[in-house]
Amino acid sequence: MKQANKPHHHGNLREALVLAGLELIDKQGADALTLRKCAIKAGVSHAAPAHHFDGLKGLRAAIIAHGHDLFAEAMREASIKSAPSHMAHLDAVCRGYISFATAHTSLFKFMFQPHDIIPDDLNDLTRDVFLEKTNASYQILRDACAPFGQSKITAPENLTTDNLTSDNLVIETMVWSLVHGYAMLFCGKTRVRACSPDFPEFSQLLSRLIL
Amino acid sequence: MKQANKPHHHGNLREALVLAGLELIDKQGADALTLRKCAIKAGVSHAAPAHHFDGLKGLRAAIIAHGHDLFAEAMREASIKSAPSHMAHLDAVCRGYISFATAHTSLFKFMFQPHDIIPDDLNDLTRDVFLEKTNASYQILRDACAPFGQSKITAPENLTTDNLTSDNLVIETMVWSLVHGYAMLFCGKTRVRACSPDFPEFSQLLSRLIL
DNA sequence: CATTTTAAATTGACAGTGTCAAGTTGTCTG
DNA sequence: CAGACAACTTGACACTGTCAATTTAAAATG
Repeated sequence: MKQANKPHHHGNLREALVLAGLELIDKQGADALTLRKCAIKAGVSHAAPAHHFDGLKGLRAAIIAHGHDLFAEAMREASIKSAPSHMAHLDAVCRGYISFATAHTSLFKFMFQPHDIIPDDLNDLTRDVFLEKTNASYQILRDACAPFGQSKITAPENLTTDNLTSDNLVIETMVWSLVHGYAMLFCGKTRVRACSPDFPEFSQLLSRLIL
Repeated sequence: MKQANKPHHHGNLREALVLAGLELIDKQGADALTLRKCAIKAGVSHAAPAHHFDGLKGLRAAIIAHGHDLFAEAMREASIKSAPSHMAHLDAVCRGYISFATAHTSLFKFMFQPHDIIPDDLNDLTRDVFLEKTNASYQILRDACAPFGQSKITAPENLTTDNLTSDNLVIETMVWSLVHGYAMLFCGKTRVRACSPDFPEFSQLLSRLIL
């Protein structure tokens, strides 16, 4: 079985390949992500990456999972600095969302590109990490939205598995759509309108929602 | 010069290639879009498409432009059936936005994927059509948002080139972000939460905005 | 410690891709 | 009719993902 000590030739090739891929995406754009280029960067043969990740889609999934780690970190970091009010907290999380998309535009767009990744096609390790990391970052936003649902009388969690009223679902869908659309449309440098001096900050948009 | 009559061998290869590309995206997914497959579908040699569009990015730009035609049509069609109020009109345009994304998921995602298309790199015809069509479909949404800006005292258009108050900019940015994020996140079949029975319709979200 | 077994990684090949340079063919102009 | 020019073809190239077969190293077994 795979132990914690150096398992084989390379040591920890999985991580090396993911890091190589992240660097490629960041410095040369998403199109530069290639199994063979990652292999060269990690100093292994051209077919080694496919062996670890069951093909290109597996590598992409692993990179996206790692990206969600950074993404979640950006949101957490912004939120711990926020004022204690619920609104300030949600605003901070969204600013973390936006600032990640701005600082790591290539990676952000890569993460939310349609990759047709079907979890069932991934190998066990890759799938587990992928699902865990993606859910974890989404959960941060959901938690920040939760206080804005219709105030239930603190019922014991016997409603849904997520202890959500349907109003919660509306709120988080609205906030997520808004922040994600804003990030996708305006955080790339291509769209000129976002460079206008009076282009609205996201906080301005958020404050206009009925929460 | 290129006249309206049959210019050369094929007749109208540009359109044939774009149509072939649209069909590939629709039936086999965005990854199946290939210069060579389009060439085969159109019955020409493998290098003919690159000659017309200056490479793959040119073909993509032309397909995106054509996609925006269909996209704009979907929004227009929904809007003409709407009730006469401003709110009903905006809601209808957004429903057109969403229904296009739902009906043509592959194409929609392809259109809004980051393709790193730099208009200056396109040839004249492709660039002109690309800019015209993309702006045209955005304009439909902007027009539907316009009535919700702070009511200026009908000043003669001496403020900005677009005759927009900064409040207009906030409104349309908010609506566009919201509808785009919703479409991107939930109109693909991959995301399970959108299948929940009480998952909110977009109209429900729109009605929560302060307009 | 020696042997077997298993996982990790390599090698070589293949079809498919975008792109480029050069050549060919059809059409229009003067 | 002749030349010019655009549309298209041909052939080649480097690069890609994937696969089967093989080698190598680590671990398990005795």
